[in-house]
Amino acid sequence: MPELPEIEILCAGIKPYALGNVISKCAVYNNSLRWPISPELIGLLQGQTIKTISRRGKYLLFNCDTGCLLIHLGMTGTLRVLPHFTMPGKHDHFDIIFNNQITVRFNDVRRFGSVQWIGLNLQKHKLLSDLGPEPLTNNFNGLYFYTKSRTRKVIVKQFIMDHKIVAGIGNIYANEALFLAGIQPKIPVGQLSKNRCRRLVESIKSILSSSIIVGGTMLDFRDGNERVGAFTKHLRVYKRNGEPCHICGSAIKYERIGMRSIYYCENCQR
DNA sequence: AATCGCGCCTGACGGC
DNA sequence: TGCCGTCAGGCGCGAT
Repeated sequence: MPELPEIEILCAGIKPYALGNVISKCAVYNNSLRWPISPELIGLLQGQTIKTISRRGKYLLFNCDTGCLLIHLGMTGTLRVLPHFTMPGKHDHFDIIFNNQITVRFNDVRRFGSVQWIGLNLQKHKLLSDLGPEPLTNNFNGLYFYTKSRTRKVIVKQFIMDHKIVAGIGNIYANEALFLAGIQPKIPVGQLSKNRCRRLVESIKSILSSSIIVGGTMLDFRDGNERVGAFTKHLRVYKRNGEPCHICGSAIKYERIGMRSIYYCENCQR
């Protein structure tokens, strides 16, 4: 599933193809997503110039003069750059076609993704206003984490996946960051010491930035052919249940907690 | 305010 | 071979 590093890579990768380009038209092939694609979207986008492209959490933002196209890839969404128009296939939902023929195509098998037009006042938008700090900025730091977590009883794994606390941490990187920090995922977050909070924040930053550097876990869309990203071979616990821990050799544990899978080493994470 | 768990959705996979 | 149940999970939302 696309997580923050994947969106960051997508954001950077799509810029050369979209930035400054004028949208000549849009096409909706299947409007059924998390929220139906608004019929007004086509008219709103036509003639717009992509001024900037940015990321907030796992959201991708195409910023134009009169508003912003907000895209979320959900579980299975992809955005592909096509050098020119081709016939849409299964699960293709939406195209942005630029005046130089470049087409950006949104495909989503499970339809948890979303595509919507939001106004200029981005901070006021419901989906963005409650998001916590970006994990790779200084606003997300040990003291912030410590302060926010004091009164909370949720387990640390759920806490770091709460987008109101910090934006864009999904299941893969939550598991990996906790392993790197040596913290047992089921500890109530309010019980973590200041030092452990600091360590976890640093682990989150480290995991995310190294994944961005090697190209993400899941996708490399840049040539239009999806590949397994290089970060997959860096995974220490995720989907490694039963396999030996890279540090101590004991079997990686798997549990389902709160409708989520957790992977951890009982010996290295306490 | 915080927490819990549902529902959305398709495809892969395993058992019979 | 085919059918059916289970799992995968982001995240908004309603219930408690």
